[in-house]
Amino acid sequence: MADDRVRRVTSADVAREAGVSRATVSYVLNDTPHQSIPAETRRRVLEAAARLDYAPSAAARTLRSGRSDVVLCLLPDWPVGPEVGALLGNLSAALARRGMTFVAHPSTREDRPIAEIWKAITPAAVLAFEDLSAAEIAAMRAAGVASLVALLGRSRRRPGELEVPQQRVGRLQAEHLAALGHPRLGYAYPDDPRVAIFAEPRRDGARAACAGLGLPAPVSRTVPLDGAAAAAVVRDWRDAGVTAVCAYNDEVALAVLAGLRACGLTAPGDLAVIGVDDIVAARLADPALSTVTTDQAALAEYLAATIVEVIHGRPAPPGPGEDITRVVRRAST
Amino acid sequence: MADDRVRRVTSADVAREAGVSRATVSYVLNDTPHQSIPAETRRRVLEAAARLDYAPSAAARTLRSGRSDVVLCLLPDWPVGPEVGALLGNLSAALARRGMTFVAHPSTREDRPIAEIWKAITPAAVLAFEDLSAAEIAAMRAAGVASLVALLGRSRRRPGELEVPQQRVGRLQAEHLAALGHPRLGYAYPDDPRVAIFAEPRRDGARAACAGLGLPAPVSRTVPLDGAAAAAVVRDWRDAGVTAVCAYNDEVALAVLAGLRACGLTAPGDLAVIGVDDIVAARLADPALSTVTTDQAALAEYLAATIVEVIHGRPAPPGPGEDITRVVRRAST
DNA sequence: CTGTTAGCGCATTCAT
DNA sequence: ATGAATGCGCTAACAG
Repeated sequence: MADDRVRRVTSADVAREAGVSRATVSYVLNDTPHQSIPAETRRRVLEAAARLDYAPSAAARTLRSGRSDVVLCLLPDWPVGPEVGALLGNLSAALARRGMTFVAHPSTREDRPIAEIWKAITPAAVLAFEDLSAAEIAAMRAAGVASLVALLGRSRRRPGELEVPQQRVGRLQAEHLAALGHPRLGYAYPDDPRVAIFAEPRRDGARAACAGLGLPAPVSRTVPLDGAAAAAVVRDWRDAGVTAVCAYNDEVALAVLAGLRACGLTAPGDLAVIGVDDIVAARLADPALSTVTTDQAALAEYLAATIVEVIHGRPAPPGPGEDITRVVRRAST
Repeated sequence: MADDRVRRVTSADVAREAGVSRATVSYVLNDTPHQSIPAETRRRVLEAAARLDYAPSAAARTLRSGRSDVVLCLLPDWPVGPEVGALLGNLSAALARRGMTFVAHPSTREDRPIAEIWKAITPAAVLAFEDLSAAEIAAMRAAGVASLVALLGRSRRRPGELEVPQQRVGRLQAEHLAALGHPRLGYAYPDDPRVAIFAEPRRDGARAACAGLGLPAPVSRTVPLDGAAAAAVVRDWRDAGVTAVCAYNDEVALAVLAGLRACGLTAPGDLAVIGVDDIVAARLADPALSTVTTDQAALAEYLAATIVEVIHGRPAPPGPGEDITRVVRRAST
């Protein structure tokens, strides 16, 4: 096996090149306090490092410190849309500002145990979008890896679990429709069982809002991402006296719009529809889709701050303000 | 700073628990060939490891072997849609099958040098979706990190660059429309400058197809993701005698459909439209959008195979078959 | 004040 | 089946 790889440049190489010891190299490169290095030596070391393209081995550094500056995010099995994409980007930026490196691992269908993944990375913390078993959490703790679960929005939040307002999304939808005078709402539940972890709190939020306003609970129906199938659900809702529906997300909402078209009906006159996420297609739909959007940058900032606290064994900061989520009204309601 | 973290379980702990040496532990746990360990000892070691929840330190292992089994993907700045999401998921699975761990880093707007990122991970290989500078490639080589660039689909592919058929996408669109008898095509170019790296080869492909069929070059126009703005472009195309357009992707195609609606026109009668990606909203659009789709699983398999070869310093395998990309015809053409 | 020596952290592997 | 060396960087203790 031809291994033509160049031998790594190590701190010893830099030391030799600069004519100093490895310790000195380390002190200079890390700006170690309480170690006064003359400017001249300093310069020689820095130049040597630059000349040799020196890159400290993260492995050695991690081994020594027992701690890497990497945050690993375990992505769920379900398809990540642009909203999650945006959240990840913002999270990456927010953590970079705090000196950490963010990476995400798309979960594999043929599920290897998540342990294999974090063991390969040795992150300072693991951020999951789905539940972690107690055994998994214990194993990570034992390895010095902090773990936290985000975006669940359970009512009863467990320790080390982040508060992210999923219920609020559903509540805003229902309140918006109720304020427009709709007395009886429907809920368009997603067909994909993998997203139940998001869908349930959202639907619960809509239900709670109705209860709070003295309206009957929303008529929940599963809506496939298919015009013909959605049409049947639309007829069902209309038979039940539903005049407006909250959809799990914009895609499901678009399916409802397609169903309406297939019935020869239109929104909002025959049935008002509101989605979640504000994807590009929502704006371009006919009619343009009302939706609920979340400020991903603010959410990312909160998650990043929490991660840093948890890594240091400190309590999580208070959740983000409720105002990061709001309704965007368009033609469909 | 309260550091209540539990000390890591190391191979020394397992050795003590099993009453053997660390070397023996290593041999047993790695199934090292040419080292006959009695079944009894073997069992003791495995049991001790299980009892203690032993997790070998990836950092130490990487340090020792000089090779990690992590592949780092540098995501581009532009928004990743569900197609890229699917690709990443498949890639993760394909690499897992080959014993590697895949992670992705969403690039931050406030770009820190990419060196900081791979240095923090020490991957075996870096997969980028955008160009890497010669200096960056050199630095990675020096650190023993293989690098490769994917999805560019430049005509002239540089060494270590993957072949992924972007031009083919544009070619299929144009050929589809030409086969339907459209003599003069338009090209709907995206508004977002960040996606130019994809958009250019696609448009080039459409242009090449037209040239090959003896048609005039497509009339290329930038189409904002906005109905009103798109309407102006639609009028422009019709004035130019264009009867069908290839769109950069489904979102741009949806914008064209919205533009048509705003003009009181419809597809395909007044203007045929075909997108790329087959997003959910394409199927649900009015009219349902024709599009070009790529078999992400096959593409991921090819990328994974290539990555493994490059890591071992071997030449890249031949590109994936052309048939991984195909037209899905719906009502818009 | 400047810079060095020595040993640690952990798993792997050669030679005994 | 084991002791000892190895890979690399960090840092306490120490010498010039």
